[in-house]
Amino acid sequence: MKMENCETCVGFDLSKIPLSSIAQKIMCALHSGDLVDSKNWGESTKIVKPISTSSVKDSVILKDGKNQSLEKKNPKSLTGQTSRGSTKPSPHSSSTGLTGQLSADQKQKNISLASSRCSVPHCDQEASDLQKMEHKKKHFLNENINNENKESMNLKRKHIMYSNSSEKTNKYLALEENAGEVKAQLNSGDSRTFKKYLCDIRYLDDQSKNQLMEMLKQAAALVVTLMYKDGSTQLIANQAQTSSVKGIVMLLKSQVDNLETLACGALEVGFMSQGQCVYIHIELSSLWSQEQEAYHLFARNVLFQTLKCKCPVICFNAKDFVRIVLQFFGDDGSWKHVADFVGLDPRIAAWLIDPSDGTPSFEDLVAKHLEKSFSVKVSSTCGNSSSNIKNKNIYMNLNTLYRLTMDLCSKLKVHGLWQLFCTLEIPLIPILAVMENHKIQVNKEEMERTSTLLGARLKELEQQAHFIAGERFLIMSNNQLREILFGKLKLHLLSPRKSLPKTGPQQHLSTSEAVLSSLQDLHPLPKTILEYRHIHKIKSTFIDGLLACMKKGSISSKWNQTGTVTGRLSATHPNIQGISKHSIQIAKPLNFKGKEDETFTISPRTLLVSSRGHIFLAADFSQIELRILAHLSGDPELLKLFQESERDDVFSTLASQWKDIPMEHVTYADREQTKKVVYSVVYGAGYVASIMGRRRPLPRIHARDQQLRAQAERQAVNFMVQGSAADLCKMAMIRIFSAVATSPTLTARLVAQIHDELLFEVEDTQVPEFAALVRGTMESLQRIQDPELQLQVPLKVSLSAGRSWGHLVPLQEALGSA
DNA sequence: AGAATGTCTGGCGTA
DNA sequence: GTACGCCAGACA
Repeated sequence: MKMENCETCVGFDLSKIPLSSIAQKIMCALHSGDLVDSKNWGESTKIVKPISTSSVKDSVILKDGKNQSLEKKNPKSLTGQTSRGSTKPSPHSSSTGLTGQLSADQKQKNISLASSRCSVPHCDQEASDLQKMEHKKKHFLNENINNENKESMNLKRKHIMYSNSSEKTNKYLALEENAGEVKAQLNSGDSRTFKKYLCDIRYLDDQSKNQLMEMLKQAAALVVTLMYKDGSTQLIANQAQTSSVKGIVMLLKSQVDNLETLACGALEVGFMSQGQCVYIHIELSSLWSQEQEAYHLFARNVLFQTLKCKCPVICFNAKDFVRIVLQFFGDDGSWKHVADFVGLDPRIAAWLIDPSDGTPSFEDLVAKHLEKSFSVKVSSTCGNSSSNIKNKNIYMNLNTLYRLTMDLCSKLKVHGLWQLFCTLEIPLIPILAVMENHKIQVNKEEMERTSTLLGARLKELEQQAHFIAGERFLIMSNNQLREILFGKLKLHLLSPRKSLPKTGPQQHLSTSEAVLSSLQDLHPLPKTILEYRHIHKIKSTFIDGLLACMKKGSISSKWNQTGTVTGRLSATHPNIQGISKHSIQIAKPLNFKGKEDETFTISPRTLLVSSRGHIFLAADFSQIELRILAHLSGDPELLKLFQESERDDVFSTLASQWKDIPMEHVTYADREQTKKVVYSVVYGAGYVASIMGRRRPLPRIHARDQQLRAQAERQAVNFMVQGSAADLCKMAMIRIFSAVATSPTLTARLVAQIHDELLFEVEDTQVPEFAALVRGTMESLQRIQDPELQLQVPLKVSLSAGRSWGHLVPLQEALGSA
């Protein structure tokens, strides 16, 4: 195949161009591929079943209620994903399904996946288990809370429980009855015992403190939320999250409600073991008395126990919880304690089920996933409601949160997303929390110098543009620019291209980069505008934007786990994933010191530097998306490419083949061009969706509408490839992080993830050791967790290191010079 | 009436 | 080719 065929494609409508032979094979393979998901993606290359596109599409689109057909397709593979109808008692313990699946992996490596501790109640809870639980609870309550009312309530609950299956009409009554009762008894008594909705642990006596620690150890589930200074919590979508955290509210569940009854929808607040609710104040006061120190120690203990406890911790934005707790602990390496923290986050669960659902609030999720009888209690403005009402609301909301999360967990199982949730998304939570707490140092002086330099250059360019245009105008305004280019200068009439692209509802002529570059031979203005825009982008986003995000000379991004439909991470404030990789050259502004025609080189990444005694280490999955495509499509030519030319760069090899020139004559431009062609083929190609079980709801497309259909198919391919790459990158983060957390010596920190690149900050002395760990871990991901999930293609990792992010050199060089 | 604010869009950086 | 975030201008 020759390159010429493709060269002409770029920049034109690819769908109309005949595809190259490789592209055709890719398409063919993709079109014939079965639905790829967690269960059979390993097999997809072995058996390529011809399947009509419409039937595949249908099964992708199916959602709630209709997913039985999906299950039917893979009946044997649903380990740990019990269908909701099953009531057969299981002899196994609650977490059998999951741990069973992972045991092979755990034996193989000493890397612990948090999932081993993910002991969420199973659908198939045995009846006897239930009774045991009930007994345990009774015992527990008797022992710890010596209260007649509690006992009678307990009996009442029991009664409701035994009768509820036959008399569902009781449930509202039960709710009312019980709520009243709880209120009555929780309100009586003084603040030093666990009798209020919210018990402030600052005022506990020693005995109660011990009691609390005991309860923590024995709790079946913990439900937590952060409380802000204005009294709002994570559960109430308050306006801007401006106020800072003052404490943590924690509901201790002594008994786990079983999912079987949850699934029936027969469970109400009244039936559940309500649990004890405590408030942990964590705002550090400036005054430091002895009492405070004692309290601080106790709070630390409580929180430490929370992180370490064997039961799941349910939290609406679990990452923020972990981050806050770590901050309270102080940053003394305590992050190692959170490596196997299991936080059940309903937002993440809901996102896995429907990734297109942006960033729902707690209230949204409750409305979407729970029956109408549940509502989020929003306390009216702070002053109006008594603290007791507010506390009651928080108490109720935590119970609702618990219900919601349990519900979503069972939905995850039904959708076949449970394993993905447990092995990938949950262990990622503490990792992201630690990343958010990590600060990246910024060269502030250089940053400010650059800012003024760019500002001066922009001013020059603006004046130049005004001069060329013959009038003053707002250079950033596309409307004004359009008026000058096409109204005044009438450049569109001189353009060699027949029709320029239009934009907007009024079909205005576009002033995009493509248009301006095509016009730059006709008039000097477009070129000036282009340069202005480029520099302005760099200055406003990467220099000034970064400066605005800085706190005490450093930045740390906020990482969003649920922000994308493909499963990738996204970052904000600043978006470290989007910081320019390439440097720009600018002409020296006239009134700047230095030689006349001097140019400055500006590279935003260079301004991020490693801290003292540390070095950045970047680990990059080479061409991971193309490799995944090769694996998924099973295309022999692509597979061969990776297996044979393992040592060489794939794009260069392809360029060499296509252009029929020797490897050593392939230029950077050749390589970039090849890359562009390859990815336009990859994403413009065929079909299919999902990999490790990740799904994306696709719109139903009329078979006749070729254009929409093609669009949907491209989205599907993109989803599959990007999603799979995201899965692998997340897995890499998790494994490396747990290796570091369990290592007695390694202290390396994960700083950022730029999709297929991981950026670490490593102590100078640990670089070789850590680099070996990273390479080994990442390349071993070829075998994901069981033999069935084995990539047909080797994974390649390239390592580079340096003191600034902009100046990374291959690891060998970095070690040599150091 | 003019100022301030929120939402949308075009354009462009990353992968 | 898609999918992100951010900025500035336009407009309600």
